Amino acid sequence: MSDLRLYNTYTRTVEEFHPLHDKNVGLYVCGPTVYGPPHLGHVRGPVVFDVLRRYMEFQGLKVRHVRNITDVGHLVGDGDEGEDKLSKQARLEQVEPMEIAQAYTLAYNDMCRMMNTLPPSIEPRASGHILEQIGMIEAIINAGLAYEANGSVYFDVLTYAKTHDYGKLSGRVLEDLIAGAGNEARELEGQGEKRNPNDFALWKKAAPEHIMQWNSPWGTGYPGWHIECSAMSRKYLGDIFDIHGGGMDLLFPHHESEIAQSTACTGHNPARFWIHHNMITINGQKMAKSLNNGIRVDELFAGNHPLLEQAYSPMTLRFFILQAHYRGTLDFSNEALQASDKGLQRLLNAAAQVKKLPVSDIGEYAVSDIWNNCVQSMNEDLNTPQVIAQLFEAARVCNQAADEKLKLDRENVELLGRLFDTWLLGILGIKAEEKGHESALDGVMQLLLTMRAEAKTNKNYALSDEIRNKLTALGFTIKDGKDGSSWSL
RNA sequence: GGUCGGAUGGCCGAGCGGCUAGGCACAGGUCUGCAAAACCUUUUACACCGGUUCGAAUCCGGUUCCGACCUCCA
Repeated sequence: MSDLRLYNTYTRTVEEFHPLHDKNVGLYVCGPTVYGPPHLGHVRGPVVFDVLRRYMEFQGLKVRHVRNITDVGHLVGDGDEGEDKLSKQARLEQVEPMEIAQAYTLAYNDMCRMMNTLPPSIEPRASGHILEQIGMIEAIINAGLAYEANGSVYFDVLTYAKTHDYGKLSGRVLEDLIAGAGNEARELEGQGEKRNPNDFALWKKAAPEHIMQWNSPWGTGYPGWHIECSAMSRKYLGDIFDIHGGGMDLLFPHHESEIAQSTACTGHNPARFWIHHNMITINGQKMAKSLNNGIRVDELFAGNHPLLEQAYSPMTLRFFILQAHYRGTLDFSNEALQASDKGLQRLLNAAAQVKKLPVSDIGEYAVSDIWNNCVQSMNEDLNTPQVIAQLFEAARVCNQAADEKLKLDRENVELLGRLFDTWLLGILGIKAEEKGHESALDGVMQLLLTMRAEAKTNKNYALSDEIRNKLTALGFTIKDGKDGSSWSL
């Protein structure tokens, strides 16, 4: 099996991936800040990194997958000093901050389960790792790269930049940041305690009325946003681990700061590979509160949003996401979703049919070619769209064989079956949608189909058509074959 | 304003120097009492202007649009 190559944002090149420790892979992915219900934009990351993980496991690697829950420290950036997102939401909903965190953590995990992503090996939360964060902040202070000011602690970016390349990951030049537009305005907002506007908070002093606060060597307060990931990834994956992932929006300042923090503390960039997925747009526009085009996942699954013409299933969404390469933006529209829905159905039908294929003595097609192409495509920076194209080729082969227009020998029929199991279900993580009360429903349907068959035998086509049309109107698909009729939803 | 990344046929989306993915939609055909499904066939491309090259959607330059990020802000 050839080697996996991945695009590394840090070096801006595609590099061969080899685990640091034998067959064990450490994968850290930035999880959500749990202050609101999951929306469409939250889905892509879990799906993309789930496929990466599944593929690595398919190749015999063992993956320790860590995904954090940010339940403290992420501030709302609107003027003043900024307020913690969870605290703000708690105030709005008049509940404890941890109730907010709990409710939306559950909602996020529900979403992940519906999307059929494998649960992370470890799911640490920021509020449960205050000690580790304080420890790391102390180490950074001892290294001379952070300073205390009025009960808060800030990372000293300018000093750090004298010996390190601050900005390499996000492609930013410090001088530009200093001279960047908007700094004048921001400086007016009372950032006096920072030595430099580019310094970022490691620890924030909490006002007495602040509802989330912990004791620290610098008084009561709460950790900054970036330090949690540095502390938790280090605790569970070590000073250096294989892959750190997240959305492209986290490139700066979040991941840039993580690198600075870890380097200040351990002397190393914590991750060998930095992998970032792109964003989802809607009808060509980005999702934004101001555009009022944000769609929550529950709205998508229920179909009750003004922009939605119908409900879409979690697997349709998963398939839709994987039909695009993870580093490109993905445009969401009803037309595109409907296309994915039908395409996926086609693959699933073929996959279900493969077990009933006639076996011939002659093999007119080598399924192994398809398999090898799948491997090649995945190895080239997870090119799932190409894998899917290969699966459609497999579906065509399958359908042709079913129609006896193409002969497959036993070996190839079996390989075709394994192809769908391994690639569609295993690596792409598509599961056939479960339908409730399947057997009872099937009984009713068989009854109706028998009645319709009788009507047809009696040449009562008016009745047989009526049965079919009304079933069609209810969403059923009736297929008339040589050996009788079958149905699907 | 700064820094990156994009512009591919009706829609979504691969490809990144010659062999022009794939899905959906459309059209024709096979099958069928009629449909559906399936299969076969087929039409629409590479934002614009220059250049490099025997040859460019793919490389270079310019133009126009679009997006992300630019500090405590998914």
